[in-house]
This record gives sequence, structure tokens and C-alpha cells, in this order.
Amino acid sequence: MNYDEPFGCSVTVTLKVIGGRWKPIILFNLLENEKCRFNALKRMINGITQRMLTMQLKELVDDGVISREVLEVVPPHVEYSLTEYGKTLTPLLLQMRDWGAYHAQRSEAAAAD
Amino acid sequence: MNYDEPFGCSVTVTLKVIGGRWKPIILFNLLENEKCRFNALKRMINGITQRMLTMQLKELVDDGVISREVLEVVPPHVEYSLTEYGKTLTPLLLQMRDWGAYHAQRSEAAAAD
DNA sequence: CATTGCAGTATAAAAAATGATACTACATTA
DNA sequence: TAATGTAGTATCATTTTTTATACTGCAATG
Repeated sequence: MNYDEPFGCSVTVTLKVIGGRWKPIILFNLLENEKCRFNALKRMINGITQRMLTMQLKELVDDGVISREVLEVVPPHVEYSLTEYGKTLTPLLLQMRDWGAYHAQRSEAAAAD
Repeated sequence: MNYDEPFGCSVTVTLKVIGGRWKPIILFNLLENEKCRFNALKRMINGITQRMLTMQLKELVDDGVISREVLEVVPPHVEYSLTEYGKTLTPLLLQMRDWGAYHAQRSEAAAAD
């Protein structure tokens, strides 16, 4: 998501933060699991590569919606979780999930003709 | 948006329909203006090319969220509008706009240090 | 002693999204 | 008669996103 909003469209701002193929899924897992370590997320999110997970997590951290805590053990553990700010996305994420479920159901029904 | 949802994530389904750089803006204009003709949309949406507008409109029509009506005059007029189904996106679009506005304000405040 | 798990990085390539430009046919306007 | 507006299409180029693959160092496990 590298686009600057054409005329200050707030929707586009939102997409810049949580748009893209993986971010919503990452945020969802953090919504459901509170804290997740890197490899735990990788296992949960089917098909994501390490590189993509790393990149998306970094962007989410930079945007302040998730936090990254390093536990100083050997080997190091890293825990990701939603920040308080990130939690303001909860209703939006739930609504996106609900509309998606609604749409998927409708598409399925249409395909059953 | 060409990705199939990794594990049936509903949020990803939603992104498939309304994700991308232009779709939310197109939908917003149709939310605010009821009916829009092709060139009217092009003028409203700063920076979009004819090609992108054509493509995004076609996808939105295919997904059933907007309708395309051709008025048989010369030269032909084409009117786009949200379908009843598309209107079910209204609360989601408004929430995306609201969170984006909230986030933009926060970013601005942070930049003012 | 070899493998596995930890949390990544580096490099290169492929795929997808987006953009730029020119073009269509017809009718009205200047 | 030339320019403008209608709603696009066609072709090519560029940018962005995503993937694939190999690699790091350290510790515990088998």
C-alpha cells in the first residue's frame, strides 16, 4: 500500500494501514490470541512466507497498531500483540469479517443454481 | 485483488470485493451521489485513469455491488449506482472512513512534535 | 554429532496492479 | 470545419506486491 490518498479520502487512509493480503488476517489472529510469537503466527496463517510476515508485522508496528516485545532469553522470543490503539480497529475488523461472511454465503447460494 | 483466501478468512473476502486503491473511493462517490455517469466519476476521482475506472467498475458490477445502466441516447449515457446489495456496505464504508479520519488526525498530531 | 526450533535477513525472480498514451464512432457546439 | 464530449478499448511500460530459496547463530533435543 504505497499510494497517497487522491483527495484526502479517509477510507484510503484505513486501507493503507490494514489493507493488503495479509494484514487483516494477522490482526485477526492477534485479536483472538492476545499475544503471538513469530513462528506461531506463521503456523496459523496458511501460505504466508517468512518474508511477508516479517514485512507486514514491521509495517503494523510502524503504524502503531501492534507492538513487538523481545524477551531476552536464548533463543530469543518475540511476542506480538495489538496495542491499545490497534484495538480501536476491533469493530472495523469484526464488521469486515461479518460482511465477508455474508457475501461468501450469498456467493455460495448463487453458485448452487 | 487476485488472492484466494488462505483459510476462508471472511475479512479477506471483503478485501477482495472492496479492496484496492480505487474501489472504496468509487463506492463513496456513489454513496454520496446516488447515480453517477462515467465521466462524472472520472472528474470526481482525482488521478484515476480511464482504464482503471473501467476495470474497477466492471469488477464491482460483477460482484453485484453496483449496477450499470445504459441510457439509449446518442451519444449513449451510462449511469452507475449502488445496488441494494451494495448498500449493505454502507456501515462498513462509513466506519472505514471514520477510522481513517481518526488515524489521520493522530498521525498529524504526532508529526507536529 | 546431526537435527530442530527460534526469529528473522538477503537476494533474485515472478506475478499482479497500476499508469501512460493513443485510438474508436458519433453528435453537438463554436 | 475544427474542437469537444460521450464511454470506453488496445497496447505497452512501469511500479508494487508477493513468492521462492538459501542463509545466519545459538541452544536444546535426540
